Amino acid sequence: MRLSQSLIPTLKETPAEAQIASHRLMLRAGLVRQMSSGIYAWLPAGLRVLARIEQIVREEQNAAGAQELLMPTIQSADLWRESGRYDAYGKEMLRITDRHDRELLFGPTNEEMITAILRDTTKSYRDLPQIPYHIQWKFRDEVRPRFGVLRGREFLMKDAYSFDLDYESALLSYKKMMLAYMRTFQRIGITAIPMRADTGQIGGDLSHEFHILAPTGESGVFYDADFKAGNALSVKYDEAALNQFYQSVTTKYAATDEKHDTEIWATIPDARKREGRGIEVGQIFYFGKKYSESMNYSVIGPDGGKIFPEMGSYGIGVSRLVGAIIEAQHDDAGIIWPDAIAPFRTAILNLRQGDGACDAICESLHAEFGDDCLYDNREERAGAKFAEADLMGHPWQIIVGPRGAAKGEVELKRRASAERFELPVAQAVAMVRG
RNA sequence: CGGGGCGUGGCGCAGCCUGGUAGCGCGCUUGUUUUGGGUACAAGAGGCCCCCGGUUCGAAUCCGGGCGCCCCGACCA
Repeated sequence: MRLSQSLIPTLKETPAEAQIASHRLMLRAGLVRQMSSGIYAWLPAGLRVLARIEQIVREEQNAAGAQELLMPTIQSADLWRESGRYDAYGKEMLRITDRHDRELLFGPTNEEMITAILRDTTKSYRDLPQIPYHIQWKFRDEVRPRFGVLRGREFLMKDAYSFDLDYESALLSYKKMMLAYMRTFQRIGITAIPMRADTGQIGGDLSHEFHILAPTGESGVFYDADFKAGNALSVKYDEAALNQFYQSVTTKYAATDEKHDTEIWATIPDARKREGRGIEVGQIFYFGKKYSESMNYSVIGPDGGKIFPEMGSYGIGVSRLVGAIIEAQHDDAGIIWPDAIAPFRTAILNLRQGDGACDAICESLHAEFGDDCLYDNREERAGAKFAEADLMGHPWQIIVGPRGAAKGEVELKRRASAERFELPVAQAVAMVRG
């Protein structure tokens, strides 16, 4: 992509409404534009990031045995009356009336709908377990949207739902999602710590929230420095490995301030105590038969009796992740994208547009990397190009200036470490390809 | 939902108190200049001053109502 022809409206100055770094940088780097309070348009560069995160999430859900489908954004009020949540949900639910005065709503979540679908389509114990999921826009009419996409009203979420015949099996589904989430965050290139979201009854409801550490996070978090995410990508989806992995990521103390237990906290050596702020980017939840029973969803068991499935739900805030990652990974100059989700892996900076050697090298690099690079071919000063590349946060910058171009060399800059290498073109290409 | 603030070219703001028909910086267009960290000069384009109503000879400015947006708090993927 040539920057001169792109729709990436970067800003030199910060819009007044943006208070925190990620919001400021998302606007300045031309990723999003606000269309209404808590509602954003995703511009080309922002959409690319969103799509990359979405794809990693999708691949890891599939790897865990979950199956993708797509449910609508608009739902019927009647469906929600079955579970009793239509009245219980309150003003956060955006209620809509159609031309026939039918009551509809813009879905804030999909437990009712997925339960209705499974109720219609699975009749026998042989049809379970199932973990359907979708990646779809949700709407929650937040009282006070803020922090850009971190607390929007409209947001993109991956939500999965597990249906199992018994508790043991449901717990296994829960552990599969735990692994899928840790693999997902690892591939994205961030550290997210699973934190107990329920202090409660042993054997009862079970839930973990996944937090990215960032000073501007909305939740206070407490955790044991001994927590190790480990290499989730090497863990297999068999029962023994899942149990071991689950054990390894959930035994060390980690809790948000809401669930903080000062008694347990006191037993941890001071040197290992860590307090900070976190941004919640995911949550997994086991809730048993709450919906299968209230919505009368059962399958026939081997003995001919009814089995009400044990359920769980599993969310990842895909659009929120974009903001959360920036919040965790930026500096004064701009965004520092992890390689896996950067809108463009490489930027080509032509410092002397119109110079024969510079133009030729840039054109060949552009052809080499194709869609995965952004070629700054504008008639701008070097300084402007450096500043914009740093702002946009491309993992690699290939700087092509007349000094090196004459020798067939370019300068390669790594955004994260600010390391610079002066290399022949072919070596620079090899290094970027890694 | 309580408390506070703001709405003036694309962005950041001044002007409002003390009414006289809009200004600055950045950005944009054209030309010259500069050429490794947001260059300098010149000439331009671009504004229903959030909306509606009122006061007045005259309203961005004063008054009333509405809408929108932001911040702090309580609530949430």
